[in-house]
Amino acid sequence: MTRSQEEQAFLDGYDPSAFQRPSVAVDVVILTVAEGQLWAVLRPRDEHPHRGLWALPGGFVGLDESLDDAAARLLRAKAGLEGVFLEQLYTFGQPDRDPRMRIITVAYYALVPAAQLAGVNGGAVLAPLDVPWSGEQGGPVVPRDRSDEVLPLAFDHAEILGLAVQRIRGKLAYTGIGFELLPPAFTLRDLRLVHEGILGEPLNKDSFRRRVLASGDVEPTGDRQADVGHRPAALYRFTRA
Amino acid sequence: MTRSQEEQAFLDGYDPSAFQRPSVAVDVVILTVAEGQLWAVLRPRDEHPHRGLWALPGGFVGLDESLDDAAARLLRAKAGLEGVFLEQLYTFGQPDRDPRMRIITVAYYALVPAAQLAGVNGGAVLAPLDVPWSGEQGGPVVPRDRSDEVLPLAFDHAEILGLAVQRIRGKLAYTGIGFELLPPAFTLRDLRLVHEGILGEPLNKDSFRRRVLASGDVEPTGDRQADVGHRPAALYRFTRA
DNA sequence: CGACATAGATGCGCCATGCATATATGCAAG
DNA sequence: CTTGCATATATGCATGGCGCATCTATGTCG
Repeated sequence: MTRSQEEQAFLDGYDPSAFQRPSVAVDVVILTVAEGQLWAVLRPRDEHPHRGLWALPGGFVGLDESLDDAAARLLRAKAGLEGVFLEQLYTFGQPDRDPRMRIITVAYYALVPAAQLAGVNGGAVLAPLDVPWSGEQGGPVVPRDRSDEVLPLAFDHAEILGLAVQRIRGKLAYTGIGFELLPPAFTLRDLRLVHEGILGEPLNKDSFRRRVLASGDVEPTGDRQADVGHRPAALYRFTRA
Repeated sequence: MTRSQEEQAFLDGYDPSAFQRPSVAVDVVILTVAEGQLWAVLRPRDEHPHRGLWALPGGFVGLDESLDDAAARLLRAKAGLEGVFLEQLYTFGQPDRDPRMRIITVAYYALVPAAQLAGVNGGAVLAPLDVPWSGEQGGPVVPRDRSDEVLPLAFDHAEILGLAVQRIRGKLAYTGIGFELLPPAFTLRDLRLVHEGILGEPLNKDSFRRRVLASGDVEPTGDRQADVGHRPAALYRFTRA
């Protein structure tokens, strides 16, 4: 695109400090499925505000990085994750959502196979999610600890978690996001358990099998399970098309 | 929520000007369906940058208003619209998307019955959209004028338009957004033409009729069309449930 | 060898949809 | 008044996806 001399002169004289501005942050909902349910990565807040409560990994957006880059950077810095599914979710901008000042946060969600989250540390925990609604109704979602106690969340992070669950439930049927939560080779049972964990309800085993095989989304690797106490299932891979 | 004295002291001493910040704007994609296709409201840019190109109605977010409020304010100020469907679309934050400075824009989309957009003025135009892809594939979308010439768009607004079209195509099947583009009373034919205009492809007339009537989303008003040169169709209203 | 657990295949019935056909109802031309 | 036209509205049939039940296959373990 060629730019006129006049437009260039305008840009040279532009004063970017003329207006007050909000801060812009990125928060990342890191999700996985294990034991038939959804889990999310949370970090304890060790500073004010909301010290002692739990929060999504997040941070401010650098002036020279895109929002996607900021989310990927935080995912790496706060959870050691790289190369995983990462997509923008929604932008939260209520003026009073942070007591310090006006902070607009662009929420992202990441989908990670459970095996890759085995070693979350640095104070972060993997907490099972309690989704108190069915289907795509929506609403806040709260995490619990091992003894089923609610982990209180900072800011509006329960709404963000809820929207993330609503979004992946909706996209599950017509996209390949289910495969983002599985290793490269998986059984049709693994895939079904991931879907059931996301949807929060059981699926018909045979219909699921037929539908997946007919979709063309998977192809057999040729291998089978090993070391299981029953007939080993065939392994499949996702055919990205 | 009760806040500790210590936390309050922290907040009192917090300096919100410690970091550099991007500017945050809101752009609104105002869509309607008429003559079997999608149309969008565009305004000519009469200032730099991109003077002479066409842009979505937009503006900066005030420090004390929510993002939703900012979008509603701009919708009223730039197009005179109130009480219409308005929903957040996506947030665009490439560092170089505006040559002046770092501007992150939260895009919204509004759906308006064609009759309410008859009097768009103040320089704004209603332009038919050329969607060069089918289904929910996605990609840029460009507007044209009456003589089918492409209206060149400023910034990344062709991507924003494209994402808006992709979004409403996706939500058409499982939400009531189709009704947002119709007056309170409409025929099943009107509804089908709206769906066809959004999807960019013809639909089976009888299946559509059966599906809509079975969905419970509409109920007859009891009235019929008047002044048409053929058998008048029954009028229906949307039953918000 | 036989029990057990899960994988995987097959058949049946239901229901949504595409498609074709038949009938109904308003207006306009003659 | 009659006829044609355009669209609305109803009905029947074939197809395909899915829930569900049943049957068979194949690994481990005692």
